[in-house]
Amino acid sequence: MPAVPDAIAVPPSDDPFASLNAGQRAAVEHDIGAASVRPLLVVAGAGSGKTNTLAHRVARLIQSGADPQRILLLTFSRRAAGELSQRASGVLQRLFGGGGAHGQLTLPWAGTFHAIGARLLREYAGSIGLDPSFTIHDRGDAEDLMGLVRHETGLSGLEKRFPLKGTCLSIYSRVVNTRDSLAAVLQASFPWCREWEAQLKTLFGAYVDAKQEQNVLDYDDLLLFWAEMAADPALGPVLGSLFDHVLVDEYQDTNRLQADIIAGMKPDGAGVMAVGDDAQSIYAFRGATVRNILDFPKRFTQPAELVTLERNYRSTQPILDASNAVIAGARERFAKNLWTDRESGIKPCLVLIPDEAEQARWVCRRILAQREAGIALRAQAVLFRAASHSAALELELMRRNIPFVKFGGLKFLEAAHIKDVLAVLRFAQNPSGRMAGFRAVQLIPGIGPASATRLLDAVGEATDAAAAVEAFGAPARSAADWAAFGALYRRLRTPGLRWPADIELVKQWYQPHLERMHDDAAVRAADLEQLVQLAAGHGTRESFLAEITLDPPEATSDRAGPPLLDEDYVILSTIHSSKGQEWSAVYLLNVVDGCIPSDMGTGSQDEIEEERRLLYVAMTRAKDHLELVVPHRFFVKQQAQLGDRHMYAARTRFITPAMLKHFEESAWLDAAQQQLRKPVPENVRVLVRERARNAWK
DNA sequence: GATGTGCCGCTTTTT
DNA sequence: GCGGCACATC
Repeated sequence: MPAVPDAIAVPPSDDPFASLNAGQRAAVEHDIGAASVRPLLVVAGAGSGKTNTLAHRVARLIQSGADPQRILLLTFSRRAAGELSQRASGVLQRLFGGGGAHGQLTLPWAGTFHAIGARLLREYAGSIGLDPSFTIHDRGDAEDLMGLVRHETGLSGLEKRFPLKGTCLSIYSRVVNTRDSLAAVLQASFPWCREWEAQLKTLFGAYVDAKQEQNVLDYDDLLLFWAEMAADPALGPVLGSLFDHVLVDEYQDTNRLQADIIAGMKPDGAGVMAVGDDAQSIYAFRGATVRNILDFPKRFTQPAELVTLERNYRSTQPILDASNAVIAGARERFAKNLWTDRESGIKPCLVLIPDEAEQARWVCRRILAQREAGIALRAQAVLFRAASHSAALELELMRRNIPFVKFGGLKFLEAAHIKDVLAVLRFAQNPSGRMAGFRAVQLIPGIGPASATRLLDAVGEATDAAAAVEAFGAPARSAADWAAFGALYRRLRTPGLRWPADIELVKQWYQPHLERMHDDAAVRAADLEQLVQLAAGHGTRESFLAEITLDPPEATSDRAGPPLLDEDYVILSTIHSSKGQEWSAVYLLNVVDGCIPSDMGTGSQDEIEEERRLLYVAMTRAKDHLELVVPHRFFVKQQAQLGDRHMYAARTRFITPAMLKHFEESAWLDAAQQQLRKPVPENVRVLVRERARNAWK
């Protein structure tokens, strides 16, 4: 490990690096002061201070003279990028004192692969024949366009059913992200679509043409075009020379395309640092591959250094023991065993519960009890495999007035009214974007698919889109509404209008349509108000539209909006969205076969392995208290006595009988429920029903 | 050509 | 149990 150069020595008491352990220090000091920085892989176990290490690394680089503008920091989410910048900033402030030039660090190139890709593509659009005013399709838009092309190619009306648009897009996306051949992807992941290989090829060709004509990019294009630029003999070195350091967080969840981007920009790996944990790879469904992190050491023209962080600062030893046991069953991985000095007598709990309703009550009770014991609601989280698994719990929390915020599975952008307003804005931003235009103009009564198509053709021919809209011969009964839309569109297309005034105009225009189309207009109008709030945070319409699709708002509190901010609330989250986070108390719902592993994900050994890692990720979020709830989903009240054996069978396969020693087992039935469950004579029930019915006669 | 009604299929995780 | 799609009607 290289020593710290004397020239930059700091008083030991203020040394922010003093608190690092040996492994962290090795990562932070790696090749500091060397002429060339060799590639570095940091395998950072759960809770091993990964974010902290990365933040210190950034600070150390800057301290030793690196230019923040030339540091590329790729993270998994926008939130992670923000947190890292902030923490690095804190370290720098301790080094140099507040108020100095380092007062607030800004890393202009910190963000997700997709967001950075979008930025680079806009800047280098000219070099690759791309119009820089491109708009970005979210998953929904992309599916709709795929559906349209699928229809136009004549694949929708076949005698034998062709894969649905969503499936087509998934296949396409997978081909792009894994860089495998269509045949290989079909074979491995969509075997039931193999017979359509030729037609799919045609379809995808037409889909790519359509995107090009309309000047739109989908998520995959942001990476694909970037990778193509990076691989270009002329352009690749240009991109690479923009950055002295390339730091990639959550490397285990990158896909082949992303790895190629890095290797394309930095073929020798100089200045490249990847951080991740193969045991926490949970995004294979999106094309991510554990191979990236496993193969990183030999990916570049020079070998990479390897640092492993095994000391866990988060969880108590019993929680780690149980988690280690779960992950020990995994096949290929970097050997590591997490340890901590956080002793505790409390083992994780395995709670056997009759059914999901009881599960909700139990979790509520435990949350309240822990709060009584001094653990704030915000320090407690409930995790689950699929967003829908929390439905019963959400009802119970609402019933008891326990505030909560839910992460993952968000449908804010999927709500019709949000899509409508965004479509109008996108159509103004990019008149060639047919999906947006198609949706926007059909909001006007009397305008259907045929008129919309006619208009879009006219706009496509015209040089002045607004003029084409104004001059369009709309059906007579739509004339008045069309004129209003034309005026709006003209204003939106007029350069110089200040953002976010645009969105306010659209909202006002949309209001009467909203009331006409929806009974619950008031609730939806509140959502739009939230959208306006979000818009205010962006400098331009272009950046707003790009970022709302790349970084959609990630939490919902049942339409309640941001006012809850300084209140205390419980976190509800999918396991996927819980990545990188930690809480004092964690409750994991539905720890049963069929949920973990999801019965959708038991097709292949690889899929099952990913589900195992998912359970591992969930368990390692807990600092002090961990409770796995095992509802007996097939509970039949007459057979309560047989319950135990059934519960045993329903528990997730990842916790084998041999592992039970790591858990405290308990079965629970609410006393009040026990009362209710006592058999009630049939005649009483009939009587009650009769009375209820008679009340309305 | 636009709009309303009924049926069928599906149903994880996310940039 | 929900939404998307196709068909039939106005």
